[in-house]
Amino acid sequence: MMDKSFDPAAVEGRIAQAWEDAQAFRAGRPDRAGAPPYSIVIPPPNVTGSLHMGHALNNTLQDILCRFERMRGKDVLWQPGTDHAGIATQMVVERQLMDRKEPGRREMGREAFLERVWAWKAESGGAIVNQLKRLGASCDWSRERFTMDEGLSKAVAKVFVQLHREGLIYKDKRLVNWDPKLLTAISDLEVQQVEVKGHLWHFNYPLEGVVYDAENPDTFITVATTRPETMLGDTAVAVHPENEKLGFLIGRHVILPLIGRRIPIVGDDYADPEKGTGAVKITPAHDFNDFEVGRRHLDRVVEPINILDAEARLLLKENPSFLAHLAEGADLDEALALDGVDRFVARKRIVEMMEARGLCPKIEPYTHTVPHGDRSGVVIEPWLTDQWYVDAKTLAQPALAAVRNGETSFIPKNWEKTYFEWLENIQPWCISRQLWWGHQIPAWYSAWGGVYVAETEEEAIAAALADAVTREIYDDVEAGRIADNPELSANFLTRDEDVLDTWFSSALWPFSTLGWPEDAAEVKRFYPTSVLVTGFDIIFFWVARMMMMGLHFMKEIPFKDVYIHALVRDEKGAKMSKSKGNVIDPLNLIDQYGADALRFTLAAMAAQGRDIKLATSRVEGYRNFATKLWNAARFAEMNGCLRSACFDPHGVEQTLNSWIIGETARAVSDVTGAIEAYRFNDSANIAYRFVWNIFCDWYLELAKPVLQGADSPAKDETRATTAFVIDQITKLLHPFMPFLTEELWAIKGAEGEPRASLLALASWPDLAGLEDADAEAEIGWIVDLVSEVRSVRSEMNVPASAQIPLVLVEPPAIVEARARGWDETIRRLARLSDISFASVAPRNSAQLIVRGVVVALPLEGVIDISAETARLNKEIAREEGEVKKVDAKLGNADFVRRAPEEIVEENRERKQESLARIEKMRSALERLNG
RNA sequence: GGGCGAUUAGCUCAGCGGUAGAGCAUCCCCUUGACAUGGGGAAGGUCACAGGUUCGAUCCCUGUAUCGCCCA
Repeated sequence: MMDKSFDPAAVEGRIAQAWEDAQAFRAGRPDRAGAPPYSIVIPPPNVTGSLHMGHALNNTLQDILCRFERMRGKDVLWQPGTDHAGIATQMVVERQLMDRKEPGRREMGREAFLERVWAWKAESGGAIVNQLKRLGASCDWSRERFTMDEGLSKAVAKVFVQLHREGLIYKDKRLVNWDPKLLTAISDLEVQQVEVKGHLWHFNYPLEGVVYDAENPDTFITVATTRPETMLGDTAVAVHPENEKLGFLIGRHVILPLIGRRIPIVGDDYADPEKGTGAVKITPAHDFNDFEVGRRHLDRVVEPINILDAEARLLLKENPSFLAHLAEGADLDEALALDGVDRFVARKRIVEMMEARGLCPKIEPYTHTVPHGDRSGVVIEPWLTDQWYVDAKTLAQPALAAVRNGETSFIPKNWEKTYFEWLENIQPWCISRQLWWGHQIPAWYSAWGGVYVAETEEEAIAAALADAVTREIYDDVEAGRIADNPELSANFLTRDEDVLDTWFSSALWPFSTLGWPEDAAEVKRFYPTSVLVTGFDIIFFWVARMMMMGLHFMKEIPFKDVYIHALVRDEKGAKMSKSKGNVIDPLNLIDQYGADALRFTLAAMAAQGRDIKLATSRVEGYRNFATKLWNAARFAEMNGCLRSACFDPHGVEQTLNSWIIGETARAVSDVTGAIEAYRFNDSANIAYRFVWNIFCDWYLELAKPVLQGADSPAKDETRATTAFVIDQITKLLHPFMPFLTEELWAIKGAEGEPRASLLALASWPDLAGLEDADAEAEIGWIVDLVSEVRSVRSEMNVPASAQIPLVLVEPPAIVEARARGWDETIRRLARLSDISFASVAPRNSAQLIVRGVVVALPLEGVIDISAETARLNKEIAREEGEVKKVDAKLGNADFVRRAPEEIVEENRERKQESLARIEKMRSALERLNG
C-alpha cells in the first residue's frame, strides 16, 4: 500500500542512485548506437559557485529537453563541467589565506599559491555539481570536464597559437580597464557603469604669455572636470572648433598650474560647448576619450603622460615622462609631495592647492557614470599597458553571418538584435589578465626581446634558437649547445606571466569538452550541439564568443538553436546577487517541497521573453500537484488497476475509456509540440491541466462506480485503462518531475509485466489517432450536466448532504439513453436521489439548460421562488446581451462579407443557441410563476 | 542619448486579430470510502492612456505616461 503522500526527501537520493547505477544518462549507450544524436553543453558553473535560482532554472530547462529527447530515443549527450573562474577563484583562496592568517599570495609565490588553489578545488570546489544532481540534472556525469583540465588546456594553447599565427591575436599598448584593487586588466564587459553623484570642478588654466588675473577672463581658460587628480597628466586643453566664445583660443597654449607644463589648446569635436565650461582638459593616459583626442592631435599634443601606478596612486618622482620638461622649483616640489598618494586623496589635495591659488572658481554637484570593476567593485582606471588582444572584429563576421542566414537561431528571436548590435560594434577583446589562476599565456620572451608563441616551451625554445641564429646572435654551434643542455635551455626564455581571460577557455567549451583538438569520435557525433540554453546576461560574454571560436576552428556553428531564458529576479525585479544579499536558495526549496515541485514551478513560469519573479506559493501549489498525482496512483492501486500486457488502447469498448485515452492523446500531442517549440510554460500547464482537471477530476470520478462495482468486463477494461493512462502520465511528466515519476514507474512496475527499463530510458508516448469525438460528445455532456447541477445547488443553498431528484424534460433519445446509462455516476457526482423523465418540468423546479436540454430540479420546500426568478432573469439578461452583440456583428454587411466564413457561421450558431436558451428560460419562468 | 521589454483579477503572471485565463489570496458549502498538500461553488478585469489600421483591436501601428533592464 502506498503512503498517503509523496516524500521527496526519502525518495530523491534513491532514485538518483538508480539512474547512476543504470548509467542512464551516459551518451553513446550501445543500445542507441544507431539513434540520432542530441547534445547540449551545460553553461559551466563557476567552480566556486553554489546553486542559485538562475542555475536551477537554466538546468531545469536543459534537463527537460534532454529527458524528453532521451525518451524520444535519441542518443543524448548533456555535457557537464565547471569553469575555473579565474578572478573569482583566486579571490576565494586569497580570502581563505587571509582568514587563516597565512602568508599572502605574493609572499608564498606563484607555484605554491597555485598548489593551494588546486588543493582548494579538490577539497571544496565543484560543490555545485552535487547540487545539480539534487535538482535531477541528467548530465553524463562520467564526462565531466573542467576548463583547466589537461585536454581543455591543450585546446586553449592550440587556439591561442593558431590565432596568433593568423594575426588574430596580438600584443598591443593601449588603454585598458585597469582594476587597481585586483591589479589586473579586465575586458569592457567586466566593467559596470555606475551612476554616481559627484562634482564638476572648474579650474582656471592661465594662458601662456599673460599675467593671470582671476578677474580678467582674457588671462585664462576655465576647464571643467570630474577628475582633478589626473590634471598632472594633462597634455592639452580641448575646445570645440566652432565654439563661438572660446574657439579663438585654439592654437594658443596654457601653463598647467601646479607644475608649469606648457600645453596646447586644440580644437576637437569632443569638447561639447554645452557641457561644463565648453573646455575640457585632456589626459590621454587616463581617459579613453582623451586618448583618442590626443591621437587626433599628434602634431601638437605630446605622448600620454601616465601619472598613476598600478594601485592608482600618483606616480611622480620616479616618472621620467612626467618629469620631462618641468622646471624645478617650489611649485614642483609641492606637487611632488603628492607622490605615492592615493587617487582620491590626491583629488582632495589638488583641489585644495588650486583653491589656494585662486584657480578654482566653482564646484558644482554633478551626476555622472563611473566605471566599476564587476568583481572588485572599485573604480576602474583607464591605464596604459601592454596587453594581449583578440581581433574580435574579424572573428565576428562569420558569427554575424551564421545568425543572419539562420544557421543558428535565437529563441525568442528578439535577442538576435542584441547579438547583432554588439557584434557589429565589437572592440578588440583584451584577453590577458594579471592573475595567477588560469591558463598562462603561451608566449615566451628572450633576452634580446624576441617573442615566441608556441604550444609548449620546447617549441618556443626551438623557435627562439632558430631566430637567434637568423639574427646572428648565436651561431649554429652555440644554439645547438643550448638546445642540448637542459639547464641552459630551461632558463633561456621567460614565459609571459599573465593568464587568459576565463571566457577565452569558455569560448571553446562546445568542442574542447568533446575532445578537440584530438580526433575524438564525440566531436564528430555531437558537434554542432543541438541547442544552447542560457540567460541573456551572457550573450556577449559567452554565446557570441562561442560562435566566433566555433566557426573559426570547427568551420561550423556550435549550436543550431540558442534558447535564451529569463533571469530569475528577486521580488523587486533586481538581479539576484551575493553582494546584494537578495538570493533565494533553491536548495532550501528542494528541501522543503522537493526537487520536482521546484522544477515544475520554474518550467511553468518560464514564458518566453519575460523575467521570473518567483513566489513561494507557486512552488507550494506544484508540490500539491505532485501529491495529487501520487494519490491518483494510490487510488489506482487500491482499486486493483494493474497494468495489463495485452492492453490495446485502440481496442477499448467503454466510452469513458475511449474518452480518457483520446484526452491523453491530445495532451501528449500538445505537450510534445510545446516542448519542441521551447514553450516550457505551455507544456507544463497542459500537463498540469490534463492530470488534475481531466484525469483526476473527471475520469477517476466517473470511473468510480465501475471500479467499485461488481466485477465485469467493463471493470477490467477500466482498471487496465487507468493503469495505462497513469503510465502515460508518468512519461509525460517525467521531463518535468523526474523523481516522482520514476518512483511511480517503479511502484507500478512492481506487479504485472516487469519494466523493460527505468522511466528515464522508456519511450515517449505516441498516441496519434486515438482522439475520439463521439466519446467527447457523450462524456462532455455528463461533465456539463454535473457541473451545472452543482452550480445551481450551490446557488440555491441546497445542503451538500441533501439528495434531490432530477427530471430531464423531453430529452432526445440519445440524451435519455446517456442519462440511463450513466445513472449511477450522475447521481453520485451531482448528489441526486433519482433521475427521471417528463414532458414538462414539475412545479417549483429550478430549471437549467444543458446542451439544449431542459433539466429540472424539483425543489419543493427548498427553492426560493423569488431567488430562482431572479436567477433566471439574470441569465436571460446576460444571454440577451450576447444576442445583441452578435446581432450587431451580423447586421454589419462588411463583417458578413469580409470575415472568414467560419467566424460568421460561428456567430450565427451562437445566436441560435442563445435564442434557444432564452426561449427555454422564459418558459421556465412561466412554469415557476404560473 | 541609443536599444529592449513591461503595464491584463487583490498579488504573481499566462494569453491572443473573432465570447478575457491560471496559480495564490478572498467568500460560501463539504472531513463522501485516493488526496483537507483535498472536493464543490462563487465573486473579482474600460486588458495603462490617446489616436490610427481593420468588418472586428487586450492583441497590429503611432504617440504619451510610468516602471525595469542593457548599451554608450
